[in-house]
Amino acid sequence: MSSHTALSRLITPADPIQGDCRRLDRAFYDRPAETVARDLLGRLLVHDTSSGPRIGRIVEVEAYLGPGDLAAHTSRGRTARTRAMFGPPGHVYVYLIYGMYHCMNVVTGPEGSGTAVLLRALAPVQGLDASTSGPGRLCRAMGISLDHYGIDLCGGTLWLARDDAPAPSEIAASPRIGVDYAGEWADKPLRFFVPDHPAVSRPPRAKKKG
DNA sequence: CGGTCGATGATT
DNA sequence: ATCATCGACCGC
Repeated sequence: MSSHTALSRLITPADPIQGDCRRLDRAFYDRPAETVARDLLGRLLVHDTSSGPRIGRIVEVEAYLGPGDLAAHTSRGRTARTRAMFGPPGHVYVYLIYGMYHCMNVVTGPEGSGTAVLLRALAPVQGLDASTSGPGRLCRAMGISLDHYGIDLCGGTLWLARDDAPAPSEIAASPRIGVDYAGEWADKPLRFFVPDHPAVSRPPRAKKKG
């Protein structure tokens, strides 16, 4: 029937749309957030929507390292909002920011670790009309909202996949964006991106060091 | 540099 | 239950 059935074949090898394209499994996510973050660059984010498939290639991410990381939402303990981020790996943690934008994270590490990777920018691959640079625009273009809170990326209509494209030849790192309140954690190089890629969101300004 | 509004944590 | 505060952002 719908595109759903056809696109579900992306979970199998030798997909016609993107070559050898396969859904990432639980083990991929069950690793430290920083490791997953780097490994996510170049992977595909796929959303099989009622209006057709939307696919983008990840070019910018940020790692959030759990309750000890003062920039992470889990640093203030378990709340209704952070329940999914404390949950098992391979699930989605979405939150609403500034009352208007959504941000999508993939939960990493063992259950209870409270670690995740924020998806910040995609290179459009298929079905994407609007900008996918920046976490809010990424979710808007991909059709991701709180409806996706807590869903499993290892089954269903939203997932991450590998294909036969080569991994990025180089990975750049910088401090994370918008976490100046996080003390020394604000300076840690936990933002990863493909250098000079046009879809990478440009940091507002280089941070001045005293 | 300010809009915009739900979630949060403190408080009743 | 209610309230004041504050954003893991965006567009000017």
